[in-house]
Amino acid sequence: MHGDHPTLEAVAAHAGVSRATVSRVVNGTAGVRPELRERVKASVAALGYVPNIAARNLVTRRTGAVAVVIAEPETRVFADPFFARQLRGISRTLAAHDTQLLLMLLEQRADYERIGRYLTGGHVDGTLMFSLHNDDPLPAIAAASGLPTVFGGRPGWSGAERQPDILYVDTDNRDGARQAVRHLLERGRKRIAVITGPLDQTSASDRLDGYLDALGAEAPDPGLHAHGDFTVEGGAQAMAWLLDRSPGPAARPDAVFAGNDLMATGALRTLRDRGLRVPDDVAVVGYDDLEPAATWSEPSLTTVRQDVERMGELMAGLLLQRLGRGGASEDDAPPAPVVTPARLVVRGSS
Amino acid sequence: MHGDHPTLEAVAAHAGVSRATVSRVVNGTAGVRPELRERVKASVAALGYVPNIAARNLVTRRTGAVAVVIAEPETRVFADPFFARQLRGISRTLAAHDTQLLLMLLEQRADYERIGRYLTGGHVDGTLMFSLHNDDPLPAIAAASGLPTVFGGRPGWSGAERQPDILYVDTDNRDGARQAVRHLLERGRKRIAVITGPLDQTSASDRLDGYLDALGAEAPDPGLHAHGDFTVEGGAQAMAWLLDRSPGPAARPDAVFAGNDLMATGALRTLRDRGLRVPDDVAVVGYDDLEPAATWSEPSLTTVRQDVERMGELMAGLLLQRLGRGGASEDDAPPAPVVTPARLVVRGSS
DNA sequence: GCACGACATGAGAGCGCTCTCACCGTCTTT
DNA sequence: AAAGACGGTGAGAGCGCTCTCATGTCGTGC
Repeated sequence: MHGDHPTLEAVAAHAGVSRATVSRVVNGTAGVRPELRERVKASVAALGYVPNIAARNLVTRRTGAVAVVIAEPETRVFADPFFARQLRGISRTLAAHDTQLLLMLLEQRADYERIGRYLTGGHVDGTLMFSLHNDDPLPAIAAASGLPTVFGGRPGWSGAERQPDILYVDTDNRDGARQAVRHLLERGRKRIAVITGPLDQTSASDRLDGYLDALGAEAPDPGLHAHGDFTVEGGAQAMAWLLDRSPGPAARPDAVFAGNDLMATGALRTLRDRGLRVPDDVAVVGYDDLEPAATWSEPSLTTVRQDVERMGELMAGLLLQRLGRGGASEDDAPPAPVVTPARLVVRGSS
Repeated sequence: MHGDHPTLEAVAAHAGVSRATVSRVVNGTAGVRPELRERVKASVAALGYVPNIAARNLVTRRTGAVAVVIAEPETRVFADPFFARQLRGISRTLAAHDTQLLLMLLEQRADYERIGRYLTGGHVDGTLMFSLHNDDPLPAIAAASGLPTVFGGRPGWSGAERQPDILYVDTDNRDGARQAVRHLLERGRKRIAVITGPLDQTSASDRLDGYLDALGAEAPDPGLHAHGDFTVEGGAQAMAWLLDRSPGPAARPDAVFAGNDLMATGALRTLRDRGLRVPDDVAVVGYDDLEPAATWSEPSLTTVRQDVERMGELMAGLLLQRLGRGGASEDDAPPAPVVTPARLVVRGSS
């Protein structure tokens, strides 16, 4: 298939040293005379030697690979470059530490079982998981595998319970929502509605909490509280529901905070269909700063941005740290969950 | 790290047979008495045995893994779920054949070198590559690695030249473009402009060719031929250029075929800014059927759809076939490039 | 009834690497 | 000047698996 692969042995012979010495040089272990080290390096280059990872893994019991598990990719991966960006951050960080990225996309129930077996089989050193729902079996699978795991987004409590030292990277959804709603208050909006995502996802419930935080003591009118499902269509319907519930213009919400940009896009559509002007009649704020939704829309969307790529980097970093390959800060504080800041981006819709 | 991993040896002892027999059972090799086979299987289950792939790979010289290499992901991966969908198709097919998916995203020049070394190192059995530009070094790297490779999209000739039996999966861009432009002709449009993508990508040049095909003998006015870069901004500028070049309403194009939906979105924006109505004044057709661009836009976009997920499946299938793990059609025709059909989707913009 | 082939099983070598441990030469210490 | 300490190097034992080959055990044909 592929050409001749020189072995350690061959390099050793070429350099006139032992296998052990070549191994030390290749792995950067200290304790080889500089002179010898150079000679070995020259031989490695001359022969085009590349270590056989299978052999290495066999003895070290490490694979140098981590699995990235993404559950139910149909849900978000499509209209949303979220995972793609996160993957970029992850890929970059892992590559910098010579760690391979094994991608596993779970689509069906049967896939979960496969993954469980795979992880337990010790084919990877750790996992990065994106589990979207609170009742997702992924945290349990991760726990059962015994592999160090970092989650993208704070997992629901059912998983957290079993794994007290659970590691995750999340964005500060609550604060982001707070910023969004405060912004609407500052703009003088009085009746601020919310369109939530599925509340069995922490991102959705945290954003709702932030909305409630900002509104403070004033118990919000339940008529201003609509449920969506993080899709455009769901946002459109939720907006329609909100408008239908208000008898007259006075009761109508003068602002809407949507749990994500997709739903905000749907809300914009409904408002346009009903002949309402944005932001004059109703201000709209989204969440995610999803390029297609936020900047291509008319008007462009005020929304909350999170540094998704950075979150990917942090996830990988956290995992590498736990694997003991964390770079400089080896003996620093033990790895802990990270929450990254969110930032309001004001555009035309508010 | 993870619990006890029973070895083949342990299973053999438990079942009272030799290592070789257990190996045969585990790998489904013929020639074991059914009775023994069952006994071994029971022991495997009882001990929770999972083969150590490192050890297996070491002797078989196969890794059971395939690298998916995506070059310059910043370009498209962001606003475009293209790769995410293709990955889904790939992942599904590979999983069905117990093959792992190693994802490598290339961002910098240095990454290419890293990948080259990695592939040459024999860490994977084959590669799936997405190389976007004709002068991309990826085909050369693939050739140098000697690994079976399947490309996503037809690579430019410079790579194809060196590898005569090159394998790829592409969509029929030329025919898709032909359909789009014929549709505009059928709608009675007379001055049909084109906004091309970067012509060093076969997808862009093929689409231009399709446009020219449909227009036939009538040499198109060079003033109707604008260059874009597959981005929204580029499309907006190209549209502006087209409008600026036409002295009066009579000379103005009455239709635009954009090389992708992103550019079509940009074109829509420019038309709106100039006070032109779509499709009344100018009809617009895009390409890709990118959900955010095509269905969320106002008006929704007539565009050309390709089954991206299916393309991913086909790519993986082709590679597995070449690796001799192709399922049923082992001894059928040798694997060959596949071109999948494109289909016009008519919506509001034309 | 005996040679032979077909089939099932086990013994054992070895894949390429890491890592422990023994060795050796050089330097310090008493 | 002898004894120890120490850093550099090599020898060799495996890691868990597959696969070839030898061995054993039948069934078949003459």
